[in-house]
Amino acid sequence: MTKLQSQGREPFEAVDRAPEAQAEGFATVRQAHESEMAEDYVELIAELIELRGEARPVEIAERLGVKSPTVTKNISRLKAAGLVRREPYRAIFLTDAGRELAEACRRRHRIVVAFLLSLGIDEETAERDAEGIEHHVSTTTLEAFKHALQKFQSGK
Amino acid sequence: MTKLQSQGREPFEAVDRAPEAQAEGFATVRQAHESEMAEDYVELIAELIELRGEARPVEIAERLGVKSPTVTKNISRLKAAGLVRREPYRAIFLTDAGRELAEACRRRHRIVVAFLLSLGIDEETAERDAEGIEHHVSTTTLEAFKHALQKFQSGK
DNA sequence: TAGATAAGTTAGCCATGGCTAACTTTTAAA
DNA sequence: TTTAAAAGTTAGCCATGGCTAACTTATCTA
Repeated sequence: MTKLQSQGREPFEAVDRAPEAQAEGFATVRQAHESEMAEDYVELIAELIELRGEARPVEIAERLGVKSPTVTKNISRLKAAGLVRREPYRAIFLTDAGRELAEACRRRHRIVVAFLLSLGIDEETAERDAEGIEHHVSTTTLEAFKHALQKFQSGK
Repeated sequence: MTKLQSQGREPFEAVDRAPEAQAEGFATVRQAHESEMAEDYVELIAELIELRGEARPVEIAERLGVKSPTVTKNISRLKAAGLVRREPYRAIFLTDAGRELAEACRRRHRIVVAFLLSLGIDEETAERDAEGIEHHVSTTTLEAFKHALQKFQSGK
């Protein structure tokens, strides 16, 4: 039986993976959740700095769909993590580390979105799903997305 | 400029999506996070019931990579949510609703894994990434995965 | 330039989902 | 059948990331 046929299993046949491997997978997901906040913020801050020259908490709150105290709290966490530079009541800027992270996230985001679009998914859905998916895409999988995308683009 | 070329943007060019659409996307991700626990548990419980005839907290804890009090707490939440049936110190079983959710999750899981494998990703990575990705795949995207998979399987 | 409005912060609340320590119940073995 | 080990629960802790209410600071405008 080849790998690919795994999708053809009967609905009730259990897949018995090694417990430790499974546990490691779940641990990876939990770790990804811990970096999601930081990634979402720096990515958005980078976008806003490009568009406006600075990132303001109001706009961050609006675009993330959260209230401003939440932004204040999370920005102070990012500052503690050395990703962000800022003085109270002033706009927010990225440190070198923050800029680096933001760029990596944005590259990844674009690849995921472009990949989903190449499957024929509409733009709204691609953007929305990418927002959740991107945090769980390993470098291996990202490379595979890139590769498939290139193949699609040349073959079309 | 076509959709697909979006990946070819310069690293510093901002993509200005509508703020409300962006906010909605993040809200969707936050909602997905809220159902993740339930989905992971019922999926695993269904697997264990198949393999062993019942699901025991020890094994759930082992496979999720968490400690047993965490399992106890979460199982009681699932019970309150009507997904699980169980008496203290006894094995755990699924209600009809739980079984239904579990099957949907497992179907989705298998499609995501098979799809990643079809891109040439190794099995360990596919399983690990799928664990995180699956919770953020809309029905639209899942259909696109299925479609791409069929195309791949027939064309190979 | 004074005062109103908008923006940002602080304090304190809540649920989630981890954890350890200590206890109870069940199971298995001597 | 008694007792030791394994399994499960309870209580209470922690960090995360939401929220509202109340306050402070900055900005804009009359």
